[in-house]
Amino acid sequence: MIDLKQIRENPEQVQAQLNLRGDGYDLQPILALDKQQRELEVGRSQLQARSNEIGKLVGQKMKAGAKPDDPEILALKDEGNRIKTQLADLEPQEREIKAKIETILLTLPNPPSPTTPVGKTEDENVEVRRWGEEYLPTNPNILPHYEIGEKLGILNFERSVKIAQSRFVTLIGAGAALERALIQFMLDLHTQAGFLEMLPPILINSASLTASGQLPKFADESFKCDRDDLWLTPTAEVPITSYYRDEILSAEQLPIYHCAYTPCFRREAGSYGRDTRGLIRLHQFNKVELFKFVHPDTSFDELESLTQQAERVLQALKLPYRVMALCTGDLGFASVKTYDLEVWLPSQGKYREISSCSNCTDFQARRANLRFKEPGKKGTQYLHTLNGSGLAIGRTMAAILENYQQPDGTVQVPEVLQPYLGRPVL
RNA sequence: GGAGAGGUGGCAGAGUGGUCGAAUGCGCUCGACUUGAAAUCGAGUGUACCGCGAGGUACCGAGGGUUCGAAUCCCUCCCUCUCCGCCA
Repeated sequence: MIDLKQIRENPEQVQAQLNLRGDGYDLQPILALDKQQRELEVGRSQLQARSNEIGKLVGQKMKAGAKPDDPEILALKDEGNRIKTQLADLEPQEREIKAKIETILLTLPNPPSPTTPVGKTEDENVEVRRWGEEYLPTNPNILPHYEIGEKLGILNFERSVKIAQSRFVTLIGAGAALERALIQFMLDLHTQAGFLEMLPPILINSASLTASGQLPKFADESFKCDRDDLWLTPTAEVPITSYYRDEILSAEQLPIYHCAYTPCFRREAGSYGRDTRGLIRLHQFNKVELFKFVHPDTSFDELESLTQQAERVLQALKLPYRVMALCTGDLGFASVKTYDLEVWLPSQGKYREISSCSNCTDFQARRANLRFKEPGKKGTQYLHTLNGSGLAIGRTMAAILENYQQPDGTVQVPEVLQPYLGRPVL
């Protein structure tokens, strides 16, 4: 959520930043409502002050022995009643305007950082660096991961339709073991780097989804449990953010680093034609997530190191990738700056997103009412949150099945995974 | 699913209509004492919004009602805990 004060004080600047994301963001309505609200508030609080005064006066006089039907008391009661009528008129007006402001605020995205490249679509994302070109496979006849996977009998899409729907997969034998090995390997790597592991609930309530930005605008993207105020989590980012929701942390606790494995569930509404085959776009997938709660002064440095931490997974697996700085038009709702890691997928002849690392500054913290206090300093501040995949497991498996494919139709197991899997070849 | 208890400040815990934003204890901050620390003593210590400021307003789970006045009374909802049943 954008700070309303920020909008009030620098409307042109905020508007210009939002325009970099695309058209359709107009601050005029919210500015007008804010002005109205503040005018109403002045009048209302003056009336309330008088009402409080009357309450106290009556109390004092009664205690001093005045009778309930004393003319003075009756006059005060009468004035109190008149104020009550006026307030009954003003209060709903103000409440309604406040609710409108809140509704609009919740649908405005985080204004991009000046360091985010300007652009309209993903075509204008900027490549920052590339790694591992020496590991690009030389085998000319690489099968798509879903074909080699089905050949090896380690995954099955067709039967998964019977269990659920399209866009679901069942992993079998070495496939299931590889998924598990990847999760274990990634968590080990991150916990060794100081990220404290969590295993949060994956059914989450609306307040949690609102805090991290999925609600109210992106309700269509998540699965909802009809009878309860519970949703299937689209990413561990959501439960981790809300783990500390409505808390005031102390500055010494920062930074807090967490990692978490969770299944993730996404409806993928509006992407019907895309990636219909394989492990790339499923309704349910596994992911190891990285998350940081940090002091505002450090969040951009923390984004660099967070991205590097995600890169370490690809480096350890010797999978070629590139780092892309997302442009303003492609940026996620809550983020001011995002690096995507894209892994090489030989069957498609291109790099595909496997991790997204974002600095959400105070945007989620404000929605989550998540603050910290610096000793000696007055008041509280919103902290900054960052999240990144470290990594999406299914897409990692796809990359391994393709990049490690051998001419004889087997797939080598990356060296670092062999101890986890107990075999060198699939 | 059945029965009961309860939601108050960083925490514990009083408060059942009036000067209560809220006793007391713990914690924390500053000061005194001490070579230093502990102990002790003294002072302070919620958040948000409006206002240049003085100051004002709101908040005792949420919403509504009664009243001149509600943490306190009434209604609705939410959540937590305990016991029983069922269950991985």
